[in-house]
Amino acid sequence: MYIGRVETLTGTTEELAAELILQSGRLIRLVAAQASTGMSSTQARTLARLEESGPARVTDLAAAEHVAQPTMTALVDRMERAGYVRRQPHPGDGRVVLVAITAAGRQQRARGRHAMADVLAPRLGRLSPEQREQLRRHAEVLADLMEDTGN
Amino acid sequence: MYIGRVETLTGTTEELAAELILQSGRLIRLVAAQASTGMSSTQARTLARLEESGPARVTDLAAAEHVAQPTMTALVDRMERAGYVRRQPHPGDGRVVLVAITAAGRQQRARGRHAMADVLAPRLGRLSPEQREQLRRHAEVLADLMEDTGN
DNA sequence: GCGGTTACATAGCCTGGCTATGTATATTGG
DNA sequence: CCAATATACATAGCCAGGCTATGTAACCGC
Repeated sequence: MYIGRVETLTGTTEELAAELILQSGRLIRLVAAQASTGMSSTQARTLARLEESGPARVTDLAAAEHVAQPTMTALVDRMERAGYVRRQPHPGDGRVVLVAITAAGRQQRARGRHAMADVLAPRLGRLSPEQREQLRRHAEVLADLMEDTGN
Repeated sequence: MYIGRVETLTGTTEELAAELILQSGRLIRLVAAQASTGMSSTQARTLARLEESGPARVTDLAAAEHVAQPTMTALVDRMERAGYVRRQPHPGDGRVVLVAITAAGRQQRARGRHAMADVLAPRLGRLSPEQREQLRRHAEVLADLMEDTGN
């Protein structure tokens, strides 16, 4: 017996996942291409984390941002050269480096946010107020989705 | 006179844009790190476009995916070597190369979708049904947001 | 049919990923 | 208390994916 079933674009979980990733990827690529943030996407996220959560070790940053440890070391190198972060010793464990955001790093983060918003603003303006309101809620759901799982 | 105003995480347009981009970036990075799709994010989007919309010229693909033309040429090179696309002449304009997806390309795209869904499935499972429904809507709003503007 | 334009390819560079490995500091077991 | 092991970060070396500048072949317009 045939069971009727609504098939939307994101009807199955696989379709939902694929469509979310596809469109999110387009968004990220658009911003990377058009916003002159002066830093990479991962740099921006790492700066955001450092500002929100305070100093962190390289290994923890790498895990949180889903990159390998040497990748984070190199990222911190570049950000340190740019003056956005500084390395400081860990009191009591000489192996550990604590990475902290600097005043220049906070400014850079703010600049990046402006640049990104400038790219999206005209597109957001084309949406209906209802759609913008949805996006606000969706951003929060996305944050839940991306919450650390300790995997 | 002071006008009371609700300040949520995404209260202003800039905050909305920044938060959307931050979380979308995390999503993309997570998938890149954990899904063995065997291709890059831009390759996946290009394959998707070729399957959905049919053969396209290199220049048009580059514009649609927000990369420079030489970047798309190199991407097509790699995908052609992998057997996912083929280059074919344009009837009537000898300068143009039409890029078309192959059967192997369609299979690869399907494999990629599975791999990405496998990464997200456990996280989606942790959300409430209402939140999953919101994400479905989100994917559609995002699609509107990302619509080609001919900018 | 020559001059400009367009479409793609090539060359050369940099960043951002990765794995494998090195080095210094902690930690632990005997 | 010291040797062995484990941990934290750095270094080295690779490749993909982005960019600009430039080359080459085909088209178009006068």
